[in-house]
This record gives sequence, C-alpha cells and structure tokens, in this order.
Amino acid sequence: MGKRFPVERRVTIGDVAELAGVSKATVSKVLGGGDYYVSQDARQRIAAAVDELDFQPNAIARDLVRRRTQTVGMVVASIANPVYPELMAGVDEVLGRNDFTVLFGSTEGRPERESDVVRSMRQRQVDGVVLASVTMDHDEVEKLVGSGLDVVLASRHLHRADLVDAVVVDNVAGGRIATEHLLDHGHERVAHIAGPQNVMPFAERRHAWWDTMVERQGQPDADLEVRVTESTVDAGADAAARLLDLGTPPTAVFVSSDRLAVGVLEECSRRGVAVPGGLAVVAFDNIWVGRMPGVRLTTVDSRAREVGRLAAERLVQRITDRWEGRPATAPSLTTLPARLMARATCGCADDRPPPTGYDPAH
Amino acid sequence: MGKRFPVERRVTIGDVAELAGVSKATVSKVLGGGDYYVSQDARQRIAAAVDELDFQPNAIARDLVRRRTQTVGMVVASIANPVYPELMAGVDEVLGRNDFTVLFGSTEGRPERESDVVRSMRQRQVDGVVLASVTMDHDEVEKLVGSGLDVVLASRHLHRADLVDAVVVDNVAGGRIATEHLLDHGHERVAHIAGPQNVMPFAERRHAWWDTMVERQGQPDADLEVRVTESTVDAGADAAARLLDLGTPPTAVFVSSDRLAVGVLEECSRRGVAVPGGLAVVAFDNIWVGRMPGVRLTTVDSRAREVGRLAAERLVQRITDRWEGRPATAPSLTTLPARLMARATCGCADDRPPPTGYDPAH
DNA sequence: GCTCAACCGGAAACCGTTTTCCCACATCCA
DNA sequence: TGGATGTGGGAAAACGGTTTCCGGTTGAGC
Repeated sequence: MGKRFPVERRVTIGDVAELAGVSKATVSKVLGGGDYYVSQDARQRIAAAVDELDFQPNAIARDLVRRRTQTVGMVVASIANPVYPELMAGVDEVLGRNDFTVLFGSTEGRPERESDVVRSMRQRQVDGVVLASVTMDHDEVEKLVGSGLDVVLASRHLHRADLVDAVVVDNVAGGRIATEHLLDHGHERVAHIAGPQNVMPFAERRHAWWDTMVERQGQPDADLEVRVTESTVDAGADAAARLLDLGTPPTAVFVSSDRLAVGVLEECSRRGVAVPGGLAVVAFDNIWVGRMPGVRLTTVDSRAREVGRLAAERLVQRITDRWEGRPATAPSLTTLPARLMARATCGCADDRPPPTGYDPAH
Repeated sequence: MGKRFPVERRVTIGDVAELAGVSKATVSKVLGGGDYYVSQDARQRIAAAVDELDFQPNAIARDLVRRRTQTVGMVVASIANPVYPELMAGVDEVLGRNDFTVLFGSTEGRPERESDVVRSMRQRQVDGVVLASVTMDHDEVEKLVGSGLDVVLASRHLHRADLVDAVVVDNVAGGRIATEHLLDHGHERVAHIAGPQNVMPFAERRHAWWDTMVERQGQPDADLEVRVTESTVDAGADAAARLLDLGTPPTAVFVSSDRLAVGVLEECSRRGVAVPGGLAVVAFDNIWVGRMPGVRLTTVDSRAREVGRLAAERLVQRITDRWEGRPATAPSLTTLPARLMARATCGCADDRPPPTGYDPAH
C-alpha cells in the first residue's frame, strides 16, 4: 500500500542555502522576516539564490513546526443558497486582509456531512472555524469548542450565549417588524411560512410572528402557519398553494426566507393572484435579486455580508489573542439590528416603478 | 520574533502507541488502512486507544511525508457574482465525492491578487487548481502549468488548446444563437453590450454577435456596441442608458451577461421603456433568478454547474493519474453546447405569465 | 531436522521547515 | 587586561507522522 512514488525534486531551503553559501538556519531567518542579525552581504546572496531557483517555501513543513496554519475553515450549509455566498464574501474579505487562507466546506444540509467536514478541517489543523451551517446539534458544537478549536457561529447561535461567539442579525426584531408591517397595512389574516424549526433563525422568526400576532389580535388560526422542511423555491411554492387553497385564504404572508418567497411569487403568478393586491408578501434575507424591477420583494435585510465580516473579525481576534498569549475574551453574541426593505410586495408607494415600466407580461 | 508559544499538548500517534503497547509504526500501519500484517489483538488495542484518547491524526505531518495533500485550490473572480457559486457547487460536489478538500480563493478581479492567491496555494502544496478566474494572463498560466502543478481552467480557455485542460460552454455558438433569436424576431438594429474583452468568454460572445450581424445584414453601426469594464448591475444600467440615448436607439440588445442584463432591465424600468416591446433583451448565463415571474429573462444557459463538475472531474483524473504513475493525458478543451432559454424578454408567447398574474406595480 | 513462506512488529530514516542554543569575533569601556 | 556588548552565523533538535527494512516466530511440507 501507498508506495513512495518518485516525484520531481522540489527546490528546498537547503538548495537555497547551498547556492548562497550559508546554512539553512540563516536562510530561514532571512526569509522569515524576523529581526535576526544577518549581514547585508548574506541577505543579498540569499535573495539572489531564491530568485534564481524560484524557491517556494513549503508551507506544510513550516506549519508543522510552527503548529499553526494561518488557515481557517468556513463551513456553509449550501453554496447554492444565495445567502451563503454573500456571507462568504464578508468572511473572505476580512480573512484575506489578515493573511488567512480559507478552507471551504459545504454540508448540503446533511448533519453527518457536517461532522465529517469539521473533522477533516481539524485534522488539517485549521486555526479556527466559521460555522455558518446550521444543522449541527448543540452538543457537537460544545464538544468542538471544548476541544480547543476557536469557533464562531455565523447567522446562528446557541441558547447559551456564553459558550461560543456568534454573530447574527436580530431575527426576533426582524420577524416582528415584518409582521407588524403587514398588520399596519390593514391585513388581519397574516400567515407565516416557517423554515425548518431546528434552524435557530427560522425558529426565532416564527416565534416573532407568533408573538406579534398574539399581542395584536390574539392567537392566530393554526392553519395560517405552514412549515416547510427546506428553504427552497419549490417548497415555497407548495406552501403558498396550501395557504391559497384554504377556505378563507390569508391576505398577507410573512415568509421566512427570500428563496421561499420566490416560490410564493411563482405560485401566485401561476394562479393569477395579484401581489400585493391578492396577497401581500414580506420576506426575510434581502438577497440582491429582490430589488430587481419585476420582483421588488419587501423583505427584512439579513445583512449576510456584515455578519460574515464581523464573524471573521471575531475569529481572527480570538486566534491572534491565543497566539500572542493574551487571555481569551469571553464568548459573546453580536446581534445586528434588523431593518425592513419596504418594496412593492407590500405597499411602498413611493418606491414603485413607473406605470409604463418594464413589463414582462408583454 | 516568533517565540515558540506554549500550546496545549495534542494527542499524537506516539501516545496512542504507548497506550496500546505497540510502536508508532504499527499504529500508523493500522490507521493507514494498508494491508500490513498486524494481529487482530493489536488492532483492537489500537482501536481502543484511539477511541479513549480521541486521537485525531495530524494531516499536516502526514502530508509532509507523503508529499501530497488531497487538497485542491479553487480560485474564482468574485464570489458575489452568482455564476461562481453555481460553478463552485459543481466543483465541490465531485471533489467531495473524491475525498478532496478545497482551498478557496477569490481575486476580486484584481490580477495581482490572482498571482498572490495562486502562489499561496502552491506553497500550501495543493495537488491541483481549478482556475475559474479570468484575469491572469496567458504567460502566467503557462508558467503555472509548466511548474508541474495540475491546472484546469473553468469557464475560460487559452488560445492554444493543447496547453492546459479547459471546460467551457460554447460561447461562440451561444452568442450566435442569441443574436439570431433577436434577428428572427424581426429586429434589425440589434445592439450588444460587451463585457471586458480581456476575458475570453466575453470576447467570444462579442465576436459571435459581430459575425452574425455581418452575415445577416452587413457590418453593424459602431454605436450599437457598448463595452463595459466590469460585469455588474450598474455597468449594465449605464450601458443601456447609452444605447437608449442614441439618435435611433436599437430595438433589441444582446447582453453578454445576466448581471449586466439586470442593469439593463432596471434602466428600462426607470425610463418607462417596455421590454420586450420597446427593447428586446437576450442575455447570457442563466442564473436562477432569471426564471422568476417578473423577470423572465431570455438568456443563453452557461451551464456553470456542469462546467464546474466536468472541470473537477478532469482535475481529479489528472491528479490520480500522476499519483498512480500513469502517463499524463494530453490537455483537452471540453466544450458544452449552448442552449437558449427563451423567456419573456424576447418573445416566448407560450411562456408568458397569465394576464392577471403577479404585478409588482400594484 | 530443515526449509520456506506466511505472520507480526519495531528501529530508524525521512519529509522541509523553524528555532534554540552556542560559538566566534570585534569593539568599547573601565 | 578583561569583561560587557553587539554582530554574525551554524549545528541540531524538534514538529508528527509514513515507510522501508530487517529480524523473529510459527507451522507446514518434505
């Protein structure tokens, strides 16, 4: 098994040392950029040698002895869901600025994949992990944190806020704003399409809807809530169909994600239900397509990019603290305020395209 | 400079060996899964020890001696452009299936970032790279390939097809189909909004437009072509404005990317220009939002996911060939046929939403 | 009794760096 | 004269695994 294959000799630090007429140690000192005593003369010869041989230091070897990799893992649920690229963009931005490399992993929503991905990252000695996937259960996350790996949760958090850093948008306030926006526009039967309830943001959004409804007009009818098992366009369409088939259908719906909302819009289109005339829609996420003419989805901004940015900053902070021997700061929950992007799917008069505007129906 | 910080002792293979009462070599043999002779007894003791200590082998150390990392780099231009997540999804899918980990890098379109990213990946000893960024120049790619790293280009290729593997959609045929579709719908002044011409797909699409126009009705007016420097929504809107401000504006436009087309649609909406009545639009990419009711963008499918999948398969093939000592196959260019998704922005009667359908204007 | 193969396991070299010592030499100052 | 002190550079021990090579048992077959 596993023979040692003949592989073309790569240039090593030893080759550079030989060519420059110094020792490996000296080359390392110079290349490492530390403030060692090395003569200008030697420095120049080394630089020349590096140049001539096109020496590329082997980061694997360096990482082994340094016991750190300048790499962080980023695990997302599904790259196809537009929220995640946005979040990744934020993470990548600050990580790049801090000279970290990112190891990417997606779980496709399968919990067992998630454990695998994280384990593989651990074995690759990542310095930390941004967990933007949401299925891993409480215990597992705790164990992970307990194992000494720096972790920050993005776009989700645990019930106990003091266990691990997390950065989220204020889902409760957001859900409340969304529901109130619909109520304030005169709707009474405000339905809710809820995402998978084992995913905290979805649970919170649902909760906010429920509470707001109860406060404003008592417990809503049970059939006004539809739960879906995955946040996809098709699931959204199905859910919308269920609502529209009701004896007395709702006149408004708070949809827990933009992707689901797209399905809702599609279903309305199929059935000839006008939006917002026949059904007002407020969603959650604010992926960029929502602002397109012809879509103009009213939605709560989930601020994915900022969440990513802040999560990455937190992680970098933690990692460098550890390296510098500073005491670890207490884990904290960062909550970004939610804000409504009022657009056409629920009444925003002044933000309406001109009457003669783009009209795909013709 | 760089002190050696005291770091909590991690469990090593030595610890396992000691606890199991065998040597490191034996542990390695068992864990490596090779067909070595090791007694059942020893195997069990080792398994127990691994379990008890929760031993996680250090992949860095393994990679160092094995001189391979089971990791490939994936570099994209910009994660915010929805084409790339789609492509990544394809890459990730087959890479995951083949037990490769992916190192992610984005260049944000800056060529110098691109070299940096690739260099960093090389130093981290990736086994290969999927290059889906497009700015790196010809020479640089050649040097990269020459250096012994396995590379496959996704969604772009070099002029000389025998230098490096590449997987692309047929941009020329696609551009031709798009242009012909517009011409066939009776349009004569068919404009083109061209993406950055140093990016091969954009150059090819433009070329196809030009050739088709010349063939069908002679050289088009120079002002029917607008070039943008980046493929963004805003650039698309600007370009559309330029076209609509013309003395005799075009009645149709082939837009070289969906993202630009979204800008075009926005600008039309702002100006009250009906689509396709006032301006017919055919774009290129087929990102998922295009199919939404209210958008229904007619576009050429760039088949990003398949491109990603095929590119990754090619790369894995190459890498394993090298490992198994098989001779390297000749680089080849894989071209996926293009196909038109005829929707509402250029005449597809039977694919039109019902008249009373979703209407964001009210 | 001898040979040969199938078993089983350990010693040690190696992968390519970093970092710690330690040594050597010059200067400067008391 | 003899420490300090400031420079400059090398030897060698890590880091944590993998793989080669070799030596020792058995047991079967003759």
